[in-house]
Amino acid sequence: MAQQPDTVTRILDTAEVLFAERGFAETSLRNITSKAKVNLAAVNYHFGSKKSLIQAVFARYLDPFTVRFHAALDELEARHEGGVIPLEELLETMARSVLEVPAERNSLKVFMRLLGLAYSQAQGHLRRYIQDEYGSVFSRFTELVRLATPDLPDAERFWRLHFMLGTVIFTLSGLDALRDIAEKDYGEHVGMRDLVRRLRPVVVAGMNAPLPDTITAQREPIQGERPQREMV
Amino acid sequence: MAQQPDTVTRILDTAEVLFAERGFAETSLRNITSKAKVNLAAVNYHFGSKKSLIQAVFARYLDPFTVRFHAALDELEARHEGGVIPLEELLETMARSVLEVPAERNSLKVFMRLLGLAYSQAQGHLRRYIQDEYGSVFSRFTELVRLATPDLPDAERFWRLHFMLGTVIFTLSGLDALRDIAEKDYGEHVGMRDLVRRLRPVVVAGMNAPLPDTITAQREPIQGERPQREMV
DNA sequence: GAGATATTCAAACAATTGTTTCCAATGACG
DNA sequence: CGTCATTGGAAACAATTGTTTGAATATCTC
Repeated sequence: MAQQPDTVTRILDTAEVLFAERGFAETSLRNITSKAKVNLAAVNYHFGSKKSLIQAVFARYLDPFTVRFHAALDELEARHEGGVIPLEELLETMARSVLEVPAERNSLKVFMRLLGLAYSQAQGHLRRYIQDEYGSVFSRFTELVRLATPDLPDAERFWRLHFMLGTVIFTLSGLDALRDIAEKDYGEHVGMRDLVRRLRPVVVAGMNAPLPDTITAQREPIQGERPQREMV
Repeated sequence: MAQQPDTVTRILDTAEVLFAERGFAETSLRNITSKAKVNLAAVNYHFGSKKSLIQAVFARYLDPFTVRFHAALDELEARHEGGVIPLEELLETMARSVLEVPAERNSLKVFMRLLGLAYSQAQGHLRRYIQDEYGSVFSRFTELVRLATPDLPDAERFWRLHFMLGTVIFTLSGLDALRDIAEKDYGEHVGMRDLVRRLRPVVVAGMNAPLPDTITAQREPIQGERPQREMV
């Protein structure tokens, strides 16, 4: 029996790879089931629908991540005994948690790519699902970041966190394409770990950047909210 | 009565909005043609295929952008008479060029979202198309950045440019969703112009961040704390 | 004007999609 | 052994996809 993984596992393993390579809409159930050597109906039988399969793929990463991250934050808070946790330690902890989860399956690349897809798929169910299911961990983290950066206005911190999120997700999710260019032009082979090392000082510097000029006198007329023209 | 725009224009106008909202694969030609009040066959007649339509949507933004950006760089180089152009001016010029293009059509949001989709759509024709068609402008820009940051190793600069690209594209392409949260939590209405103002110091600080620790897993995070070490 | 070209239109095309159906195989339990 | 619920498999389902067709109409050229 242990010769081959469970049918459910085989589906998930194959689906996450194909999703990461081609996106959700571009990956058909027949693509998945044929490559996983399972029957087509198995997906609907085990998961109910393609949507649920996608969510299951995410849950398999995010569930372990949240427990691990919560534990890491617990330990971090205990170590500082209610004191303020430095920003660098917070970022370091988050990075370590993210890196640890898929380590056993050697698929950090897949994980980041999935996150990137989830975010770019702004319209859909996925974003809501992730927000509802895993938003609390993020809230806890941002609250700690708030304590660590008391001089930063709330709104500014909010945006900078998302700037940094963009830096990481964008780069790591597009790693394959970028790596080809980098390797060709600079002869340097970059691994995921190497990229994370390069990211750290940039992220820290971005968070600690000086505040923007407060020349807010200029009201912006551009980018109004009304639709550009009624397409009758 | 103002006569309706050209069929081709109506298709492009509708297609770019729908693509930006739902992605390429999730937007059918029937979605586009019905909303644009155009016959279904019109797309294949005027553009040949859906792929070509997608490329045409991009070309309508990128063509004006490249000529404008080239002109801006020409002017910038002339002003410095062969001398080195400071990094901040380069970034400023790029930002201004990006902002100017869709200004007349009130659709910077759409433009950024399309760019984000193009990048997340790792597989395929779009990335190659953009690279082949508009890679030269980017090369010229990066070369100028190289001259502006002589102390940065080539590979490091390459990655940092993409880090910053991620920051901008990720944030601006997901602006709608983020803005809702920001407005609810901080009561602050953020416009595109406002975001760009916030982005600038972060991007500059990220580019000027201290170099990462050299290889071999060192646990010495002291270096990153003070971010504003100038490299130029 | 007539003729040629360009565009629009409704309909059909073939291919692919996610999902469901029905039946055989399996294995647990009395 | 017999019964029953669970699971796997091939085929069919209904819906949607991008694309093509051929005739009708508009637009332009001489």
